[in-house]
Amino acid sequence: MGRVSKAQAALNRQHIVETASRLFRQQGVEGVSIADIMGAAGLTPGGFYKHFASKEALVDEAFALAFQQALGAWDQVAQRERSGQDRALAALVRFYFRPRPAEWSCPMLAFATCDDGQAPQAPAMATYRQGAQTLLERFRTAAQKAPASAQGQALTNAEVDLLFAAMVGTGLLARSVGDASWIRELQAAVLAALPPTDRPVDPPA
Amino acid sequence: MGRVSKAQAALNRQHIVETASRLFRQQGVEGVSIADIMGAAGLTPGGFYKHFASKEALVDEAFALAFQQALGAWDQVAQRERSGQDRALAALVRFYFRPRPAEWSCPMLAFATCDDGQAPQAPAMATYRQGAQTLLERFRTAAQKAPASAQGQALTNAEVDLLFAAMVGTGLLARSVGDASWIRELQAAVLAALPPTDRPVDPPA
DNA sequence: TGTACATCAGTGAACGCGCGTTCACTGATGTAC
DNA sequence: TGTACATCAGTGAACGCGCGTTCACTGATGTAC
Repeated sequence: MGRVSKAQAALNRQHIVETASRLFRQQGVEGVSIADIMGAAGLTPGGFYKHFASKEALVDEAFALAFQQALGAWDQVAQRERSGQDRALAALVRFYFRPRPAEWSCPMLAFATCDDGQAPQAPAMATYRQGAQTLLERFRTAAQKAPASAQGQALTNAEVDLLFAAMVGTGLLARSVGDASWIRELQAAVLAALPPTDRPVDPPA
Repeated sequence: MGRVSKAQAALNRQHIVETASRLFRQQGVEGVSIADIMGAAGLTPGGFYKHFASKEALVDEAFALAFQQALGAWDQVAQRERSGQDRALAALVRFYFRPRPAEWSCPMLAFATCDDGQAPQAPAMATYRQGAQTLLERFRTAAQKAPASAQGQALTNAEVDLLFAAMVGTGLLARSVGDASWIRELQAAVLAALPPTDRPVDPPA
């Protein structure tokens, strides 16, 4: 209690954004109260407005962090595959399909139109647009890193975009439906659309 | 006021479900109150529980109706294209991408994981799973109606599934982002993946 | 370095407000005779 | 077919409740001297 050092306050603020980013992805923006967030961050609700002007402002920062984290994860996955192997795209798609707790689900899926009716021009929606576009651009970049490999022909721009859209669509349905057999069929169909060299070595488990 | 005929009561009930189905797609389940729905249906909030046990029960019926309407629209679009023309799939995709008010957006997109955190085993989620699976099956059926046409080779099952996933993914991003240039690029990429005979005659406007 | 004081991150109770739901009531509908 | 009465769809106010937000207060931090 009482005042806290500026360094500690900055850490607390960061912790609030990180906690909110996870809880929003897990339960939706409307499903999480400020008291929930502050409690999960080890604080009391009253202090919230020392850091943020409103819940909406936190939502925007939480969205931005989630997209930033997703982008970082994509880069890490794409670069873990050595450039000589031309498998960046396959690694990305397999990473995207790997089951994970809801709090780490893709922000393109978790934050899609949650605020649709209430605030079409909200800053959080602009953050979503920007974040989604950046993820698409990163996906395209990963595809260009594997241009014309040994036996596989390169993907056209349209084929890369098709792959991206199918990955997102499959992810959306998987998140809502869980693992049904037809979900696994969709995932297999996306993996099968990768160029031969880019396809995973082990069959999709 | 006062009692109303059984026929009128049944009409009112149906009207409540239809209204809720549209409002839920437009503003989300949490964004619409029972008073909103009853008011939009020309009734007062108190009468709601003469028809439904809870809001959750209405959500389930509204989801089911939305999926049923979507299925009906798909069938109508697919059959409007004469079977000899082998264009059912292209008509479906173009119909899916056609801009429409949020209240008529695809239930797979509008109802995805809205109830994620709060009720994973809710009946509405089972309705979602069932509805989405049925739409996929209908999409596959439309694809098989155009087997091996004049100059176009037939799509494999995996290619049909890829197309479905990409259509849904593009629809999701379009719904959240609006019409940005990269959204139109995704749409064009999906249309370009249709077999040549199935591709639209006029360039996608 | 010490002392005195202003600052402000964090506390916890309180505020309106809108939500889902309940309830006593109304009066036309449906039914029994 | 008429009459008397029970039924129940619809009304509108009220109920707890949890939400986002506010506020007086606390006390360690940061600063001025």
